[in-house]
Amino acid sequence: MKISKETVEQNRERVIATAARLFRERGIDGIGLVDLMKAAGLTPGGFYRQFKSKDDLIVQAVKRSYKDMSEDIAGRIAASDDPLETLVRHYVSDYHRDDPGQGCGLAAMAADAARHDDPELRECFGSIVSNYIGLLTKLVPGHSAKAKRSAAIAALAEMIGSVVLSRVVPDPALSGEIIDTVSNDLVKRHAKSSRTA
Amino acid sequence: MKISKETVEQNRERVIATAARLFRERGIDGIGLVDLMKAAGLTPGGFYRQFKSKDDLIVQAVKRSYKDMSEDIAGRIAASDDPLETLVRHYVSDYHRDDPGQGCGLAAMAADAARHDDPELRECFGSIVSNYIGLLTKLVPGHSAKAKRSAAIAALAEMIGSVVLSRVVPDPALSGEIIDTVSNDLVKRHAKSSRTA
DNA sequence: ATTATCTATAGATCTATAGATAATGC
DNA sequence: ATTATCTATAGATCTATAGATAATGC
Repeated sequence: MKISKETVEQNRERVIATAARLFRERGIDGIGLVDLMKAAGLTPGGFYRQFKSKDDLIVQAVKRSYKDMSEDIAGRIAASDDPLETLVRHYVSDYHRDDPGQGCGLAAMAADAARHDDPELRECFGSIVSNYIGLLTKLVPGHSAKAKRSAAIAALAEMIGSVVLSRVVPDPALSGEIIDTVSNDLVKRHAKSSRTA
Repeated sequence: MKISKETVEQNRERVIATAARLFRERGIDGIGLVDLMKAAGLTPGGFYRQFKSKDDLIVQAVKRSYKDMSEDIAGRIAASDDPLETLVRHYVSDYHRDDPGQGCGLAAMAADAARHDDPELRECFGSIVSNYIGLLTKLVPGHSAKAKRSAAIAALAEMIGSVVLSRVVPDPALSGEIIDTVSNDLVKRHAKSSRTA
């Protein structure tokens, strides 16, 4: 049953990609290793040759979630003449709400992760939050570096909160209202100075 | 082993109160019925005479969490001459961040609940979100009912997002910065008209 | 020969239930 | 007699591991 080194690496990548999707969809404790390996087309026994523990895989999957998300965002921003509006409309959207498996790991897993003691996982989330704040700080308008950073933190909280709320509310009208209201609020609040002038 | 009707009701109340705390602290799937009943001073076997299922208890516990939280908030608001600032400073605080077991059920359990299919639980969260929006709509300033409701939704998202983020970030400096920045931002943004005038 | 994945399983959970026990309340 | 809680356990999970298998790569 031995396979080529190339396939080994592909298998590992597939397990991480599958975990990144399933942890976001079902929660970190919502998918077991048996079902996860099955979803990746493997049997559970091979898991501990690929990863030290489930906690190890969680960290890999969280990093992968962030990598995929931030690369997607970077591409959209680069192609936009209003990066902040592009980011907000992409993040605070029906599509993002309805597809957590490909969405932001903070909105999908932060509440779970906050209850996990693994220091490596927590550090990982700390870095992700820092990076999002750094990205937003570059995009929001403001008179000083301090003001921009504050606006970035407020915007990040509002974005994540809106997605979390919109996902738990079962009434499509209210859920959609939250998405529309917050995306419009953020765009309006941080409108390009050219538009406010 | 039969006990008085009064004690039966006290036991049921204690199980709900214990669940309301432990579900918020450990997540809805983070505490089992055996440990939960033990924490309430009972044995697991009695559970299914008290509740139809774990899902049934979850709904009771979420309602209890909201009831306790909203009564606490109502008291603080009634005693304040700046209800919105009082609410924001109470909600977006180190104390709330560090004590999820007594805090807001949305910040603690919304991400979990969004993954549960139980319609009764989802409706319950829908009502809670509606109620929070209603409360904030009364407190925020605004020129129209529509503007106030939009401001309320934005504020709720920002409040919940800030608590979720502050809980997952391990660095106390960054976590504290999120709390301070968002509470100041919300207070400043929705300052009483007497203060902005 | 090495080793990645396989089958199979250990031991510890989980939700839920069955039947025994013993105090309440008619 | 009724019934709330008890002990005990069923059956299905979970994470993790042991040993077998078979294809790669020296």
